Amino acid sequence: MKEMTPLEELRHSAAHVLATAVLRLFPETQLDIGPPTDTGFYYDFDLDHKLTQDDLVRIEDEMRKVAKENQRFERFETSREEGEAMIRKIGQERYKLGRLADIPQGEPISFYRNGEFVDLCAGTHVNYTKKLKAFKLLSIAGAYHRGDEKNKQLQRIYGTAFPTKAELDAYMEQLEEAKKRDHRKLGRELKLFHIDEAVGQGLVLWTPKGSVIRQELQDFISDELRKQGYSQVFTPHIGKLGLYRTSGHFPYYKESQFNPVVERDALERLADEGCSCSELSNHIDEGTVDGYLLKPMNCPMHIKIFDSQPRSYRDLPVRLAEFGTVYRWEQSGELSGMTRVRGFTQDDAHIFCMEEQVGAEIRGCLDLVRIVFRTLGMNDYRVRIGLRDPDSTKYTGNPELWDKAETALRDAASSLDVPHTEEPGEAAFYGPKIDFVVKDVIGREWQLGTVQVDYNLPERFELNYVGADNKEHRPVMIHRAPFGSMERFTGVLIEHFAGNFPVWLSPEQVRVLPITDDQLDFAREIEAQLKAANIRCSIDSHADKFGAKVRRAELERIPYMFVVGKNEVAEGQVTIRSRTNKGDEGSRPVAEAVARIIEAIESRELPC
RNA sequence: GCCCUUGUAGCUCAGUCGGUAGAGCACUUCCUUGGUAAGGAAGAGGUCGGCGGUUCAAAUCCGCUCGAGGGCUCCA
Repeated sequence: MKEMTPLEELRHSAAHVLATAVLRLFPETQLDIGPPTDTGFYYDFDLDHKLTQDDLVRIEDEMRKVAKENQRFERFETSREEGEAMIRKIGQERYKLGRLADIPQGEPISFYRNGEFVDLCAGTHVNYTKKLKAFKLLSIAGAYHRGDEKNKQLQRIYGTAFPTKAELDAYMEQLEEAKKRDHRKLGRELKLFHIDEAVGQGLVLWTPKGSVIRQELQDFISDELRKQGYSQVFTPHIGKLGLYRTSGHFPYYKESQFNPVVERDALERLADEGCSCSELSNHIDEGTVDGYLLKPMNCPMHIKIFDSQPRSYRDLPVRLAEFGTVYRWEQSGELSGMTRVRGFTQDDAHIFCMEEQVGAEIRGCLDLVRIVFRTLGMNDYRVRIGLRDPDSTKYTGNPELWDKAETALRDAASSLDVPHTEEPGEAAFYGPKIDFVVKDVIGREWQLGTVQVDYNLPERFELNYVGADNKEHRPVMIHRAPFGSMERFTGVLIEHFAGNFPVWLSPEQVRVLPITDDQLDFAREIEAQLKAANIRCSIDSHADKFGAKVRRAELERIPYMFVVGKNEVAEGQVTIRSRTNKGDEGSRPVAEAVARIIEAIESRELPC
């Protein structure tokens, strides 16, 4: 059993005190487990009473009593039989016997006792409950026993604990701050996107301001793609079911897709025959009725473009790129703002290459992802190599090809100078992948950029090219998306910048602020000059005091304000106020001010 | 999909024991022309998420349903 850090020990002890309190208030409760987490702790309980917010308060009060009683945490070890007897004695058979059975033979079986409470537990703990000075219960959630949805759902209480009150307060403060940069809140306040229930859950409407950001990002990535020899393609949003049968997306991932669209003639014929819904479903599964699928992935379409003409080894690599919109039936409980949606646009591309080109191509993809991340100042990410889970049957293709692909990815990843972890079970169904993972404001991890090596789909679609030996060979495919999806990436970006986008991405780059209406004409001249230089700008002509105009521009996170009063008009100058350096920056000729903005845009200057 | 919480104006929220809606900000108009984060006044805006029930009477009580939030499961 690995050692716990002092903080984990404290939080784990808090979990035991939580269970102690719950058992005092609800003696019939059956306990499952209560580990520490990155940010606190939880304990899973099985009890008929539905825990409420009021209960949480009562439980927390009881926990304080337990802490005050200053109970000692005592460890004792038992044999397997004695352990079983102890669990029966304390009446916790329902889950604890199973947890006991999980402990491998030869490992010690230990219990911890504090006051009247005894729990099967590897430890470790603080010595006395009095050490718990700063803790707080946060929420109640449902959680399946052993994380399996076939098992009973237990009631989980989340809480957090710190060595001191000050640290707990600081953490709570930090949670409040994080809420302020939540992309769902900022997205509404800054009018970047809208999700409307009349349109549908998880379907994002990009408003004009959000669309500017997306367009700038797409232009940026398109420039990089041109440099790296990609070709742009466009493909439709739907394709025949048969295509996705060949690829394997349907029916293996049927549950994660929108239902197929059945052809009108077929539907009418079946209706005449009195076909039931379940029969129709069977027809679709068996392929005796055809239909169309909203595309869950772009690759089959790109494969068909590759396969639309004979290919020579001299043509390879063929790199096909598309901002391709895909649709997936995510479970309703999983949808979240822009980060988990049902329709999204990937900055997708597929590279078809020879086996000996795979390494170089993967490195090219990884470079691209890193250019994107560096340009946006996103340094807080981790790299995950997703390998297949040897015990799962969800993967297609033969093991030798998988081994080759996994080796190729590992080699490429180790040539990166960033730390990475290998995680079995994180592969795509057709191949292993390298993912770039970032955290959102509430600590949830999201996969953004991804590079995947695929030996399977070329096999399933029987792709070929003619080699130098004049024989047919099978290409290898690489799937990659440096942003992942425009929706998720933009959502994460909103939180990353807290709405303070770099000038090149800002929906409005300059706001011209006349001090009084007398300067409106001059302001219009400046606006014209800015527009001529392709700078996004507007004039604030509200009948407000100047301070109110500044406030409005600040709240809208506009990076630069050009202030014009009667002095500026007389001199033909503007006074700049920047978002990062608030206050008067002095006045300068208009042309110079415009040049400064252009420089900030072209250098893709990051906000400090 | 499951558990818990939640749904009143564009936004943030108030609305006691059931008696058919209120504030601030934003918006419109008028006054004000003010030098770096809120000048003043007036006005407009809601079938209280939807459907059904109980009641003389429902934002308020009950049922169902839709959406949102936090988890769990899932994420090709």
